[in-house]
Amino acid sequence: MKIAFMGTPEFAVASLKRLVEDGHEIVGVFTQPDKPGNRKQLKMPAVKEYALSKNLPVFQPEKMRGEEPLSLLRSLAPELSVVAAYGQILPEAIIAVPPLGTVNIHASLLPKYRGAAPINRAILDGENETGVTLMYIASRLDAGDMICARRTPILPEDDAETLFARLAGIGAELLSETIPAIAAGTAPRTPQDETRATYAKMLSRELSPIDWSSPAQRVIDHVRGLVPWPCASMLLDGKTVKVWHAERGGATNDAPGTLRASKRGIAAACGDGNCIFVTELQPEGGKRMSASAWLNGKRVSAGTVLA
RNA sequence: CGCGGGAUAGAGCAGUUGGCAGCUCGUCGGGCUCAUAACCCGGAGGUCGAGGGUUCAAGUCCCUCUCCCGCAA
Repeated sequence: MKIAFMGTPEFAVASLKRLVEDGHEIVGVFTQPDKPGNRKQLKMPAVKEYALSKNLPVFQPEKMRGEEPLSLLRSLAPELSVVAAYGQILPEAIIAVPPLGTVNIHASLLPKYRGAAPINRAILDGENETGVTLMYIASRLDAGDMICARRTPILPEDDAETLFARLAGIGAELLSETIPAIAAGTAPRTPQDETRATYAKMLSRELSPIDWSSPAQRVIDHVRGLVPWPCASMLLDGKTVKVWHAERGGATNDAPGTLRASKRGIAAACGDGNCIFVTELQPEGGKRMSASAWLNGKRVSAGTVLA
């Protein structure tokens, strides 16, 4: 089948890859323009990198609105458009181009967690289940009719990175399995229950600081929900320290925010009388490292209290 | 020319006004212990990121370069 693909980050690559492996003809890959990455260098989206490696035609319009992208897409004559974390709202005209429609792979169980950061938000909220929904695109954000969905548990040891990877795989699978029905016109269309819709707002750096008055589990969810960006953080000696990984500890009498060095990592007291062990962190200007390595150089005096 | 931090033993760091290169962990050997991720004693391990300059003497001061990281998402 002739398919146009629109996607940008790593999450979308699994689906594009699957389409290629299934033998579909990818008539065009639309992805966001290269953005400044670290220190001046332009960084290309993960999807572009993959597309180039397969010699697929790549297009990076600034906007999908306007005549130019529209006539471009028409000239490619896709039968179906597949969207996965593209990063732009698509105009009606673009959505209407392929005769079989425009479908979207969204990393949540819609109508919950519509929007930009469904995976992270699900973890932050302490959910124990999420999934992927395949849907037809409507003009309103993630509000289109659903075709099918697949659930997966959020395991205690999951963080946003592992969950991203798993959901990307599930999304690719779901897409691959459902395309025949879409082609045959037998794919179901289930409207979303608007009354149960929730939104997953985009992440920002302001979310980083850890609130030590929260219960231990909530702090853990905060840490694992924000990797690899913006990451949970704590302020130590006036310096921001990113927390990459933390584990549950036992009860403590220390006041919330109190730190102690220990074999398992840096024990930090939380608001509910329990503590967590920070096991992996990254100091300002430094590399990501294990807590034990960090403790070798910067000794934390027992009882340091964080804000 | 976007702003800033960094590169010193396998890892993480310290190194004052230039004057014998150090600390913690790990590692190796020995000891102690019913036992240990514990404790004690001892050892190995460094072209101080690269190149040039100043100096009797440079990890340290000056110039150039490379690489890493954070912010700007």
